[in-house]
This record gives sequence, C-alpha cells and structure tokens, in this order.
Amino acid sequence: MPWLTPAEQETWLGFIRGSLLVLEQLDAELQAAHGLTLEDYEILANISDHEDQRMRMSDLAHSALMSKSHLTHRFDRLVRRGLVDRVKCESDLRVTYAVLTPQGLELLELAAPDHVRSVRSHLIDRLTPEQQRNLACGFAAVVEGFDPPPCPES
Amino acid sequence: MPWLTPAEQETWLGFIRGSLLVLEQLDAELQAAHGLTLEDYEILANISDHEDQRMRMSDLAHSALMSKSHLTHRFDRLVRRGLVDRVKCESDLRVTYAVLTPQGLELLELAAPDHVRSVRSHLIDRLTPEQQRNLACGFAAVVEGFDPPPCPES
DNA sequence: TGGGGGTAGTTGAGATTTGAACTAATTGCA
DNA sequence: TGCAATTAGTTCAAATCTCAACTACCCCCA
Repeated sequence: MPWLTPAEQETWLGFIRGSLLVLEQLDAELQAAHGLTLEDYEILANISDHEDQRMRMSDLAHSALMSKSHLTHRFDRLVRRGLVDRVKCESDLRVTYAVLTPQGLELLELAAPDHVRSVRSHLIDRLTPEQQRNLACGFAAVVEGFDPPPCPES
Repeated sequence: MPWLTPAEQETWLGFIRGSLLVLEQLDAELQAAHGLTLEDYEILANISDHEDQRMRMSDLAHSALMSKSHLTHRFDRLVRRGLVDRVKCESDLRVTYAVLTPQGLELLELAAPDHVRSVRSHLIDRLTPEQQRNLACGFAAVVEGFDPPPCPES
C-alpha cells in the first residue's frame, strides 16, 4: 500500500506487530503460570487498586477496557472460580460492586510479581530510559484524554 | 501495583491503552465504511502486496498474524462474500494459494485510501517525525527478529 | 518402493465474544 | 405525584475463535 512513506510504514507495522506481540506474550505467561488471562488480571488488579477494594461494574468495565457485557461474562467465570464476588449497593439498587474474595486477593498477590516481571522483560527492559520516555510520550499523543507525560523538549 | 516506577507505569499503561485504542478505532472505521475488519483488510492487503497476487495460506497466516485455523475460518467468510478465492497449487498438492477476486481487489482499492487516512489520523499525524522515529525504534526493540530502523544515536 | 515422519491446510466442537434487547431502579420535571 | 428518559447491569442468540484432531500429500532413505 504505497500511501505511507517507508518511515511511516515502519511506524505502523512496528506498532501493530509490537503491540500484538507483547500483549500475546504477557497473556501467555500469565495463563501458563497462574491460569489468568490478561483481562482477568486487569479485573483483579483494578479492583485491588481501588482504595475501598471495590468497584462498580461499569467503572471496572471502563478501566479494564471492556464492554459491560463482556465484563459480565468474564466476571461470571471469575465468580465461579471463587476469585471475586458481587455485592449489591444499598443506596442505589441498580449498582453492583465487584469485590475480591480472599482467594482472589491471594492469587493476585501471587501473580503480580510474575506479571510485573513479564512486563519488564517484554517491554520495559528492552527500552533505554530515553526510549521509554519517548514511547510513553508517543502513546500519550495517540490517546487523547490521557494525562500527558512531559515530552522530550525538542 | 507498586513494582514499577511511575515512569514505567506510564509506559506500560500508555502501551496497553494506546495500542488497544488505536486498533479498535481503525477496526471500527474500516467496518463502518467498508464492512471489513482490520483482519479482513490485512488478509486482502497482504495478498495484493505480493508480486504475483497470490500467497500460500500459511504464509498469509504468518504475515497477517493469525493461526492457520483462524485464517481458514476468516478466509471462508471472505470467500462467501466473493472477495477472495482458493487456488490449488499444481506442483505441490498440499498447498493452496489465496488470491483476490476482481471484487476483492475492487473493495480493497476502495478501502485502502480510507484506511490509510485512519492510520494517519489516529497514529501518524499525532506524532512529530521525531516521535515517530522513536516509537518505531521502541517497537523494534520490543519485537525481536524485526528489521531495526536506525535509532536516534544517543 | 514403500512406509515413517513431516508439512499444508481443514474440520468440528466447545468456549468465548458481541451487540442488541431486556429488567430494574433512579432521576427529573410537568 | 407520576410518567418519560436515563442509568446499571444482565441475558440471549448469533457470530466468532480456539485447539486439538484429522486428511492429504510430499520427502527421504532403507
């Protein structure tokens, strides 16, 4: 498709390959080691990152980057495994809070160091600090409504 | 998850959000305008990019980043729509060539400019030429076995 | 020359995903 | 009030994806 310059092609190809590859690798390692997909992990991690250890289903869907319907199904599977639970909100009966069970927390704490190791080995450690800043900056430019980190002043 | 520095967090979060967001947007626009998923487009584009306008199924699966089985199914759907066809290789009866039909080529030629526009508007044009180089370089560092573009000598 | 081992590609069935209804609860406002 | 419009979340069925067989063929070497 000769509509992008070679340099642009490079960027685009690198983008699509790089992102798919890294996500795939992280997912595979997480599954092999702990039986969690990257999405499962994001669900658990997002809940646990919240000060009160609970999140509305919609907020969770939003920050874990999935549709509400998709979250419902995936969450159901985690419930079946005893890792999370639903808690009705009393003041607004429409909302449901997602919470971690003790087992869910335990698994997350087991998986987290490995996952962080994966993120390092497949992404962070392959970049110089400068490349890292540049990548973060490039992404910030791509995601609007994203808190922009300071870009290299050039 | 307090195992990455804030800067590393930034990189990682940006990476996951940025890549999913861009891929999603490109896919959505391609589907809305031409009824093709990004994967469908990659299939058509890969075939047409080959000098002899045909590709072995396995090579196609490899360069379009999908499993052979996934390609078979997705390709079937494109066959049903009359956009591509299978041609048996005569010298090796195991291999099947994927080819574009005239309709497939026509649709690709219609979709390509729009798709390139999308790539530009969601990725390329949001980056300065320098950021672009940095992003490409960062990705090259992430994808091993990827032809490395010249990195900023730092 | 024929059979073991490998390669290309497909099949099929179960799991997952999608997206449009749907239910139930809340809000706002006439 | 009381009813239309919104919001939260789930459900259901159809579409899609996955993964492990499976078929067909080619290659090599005894």
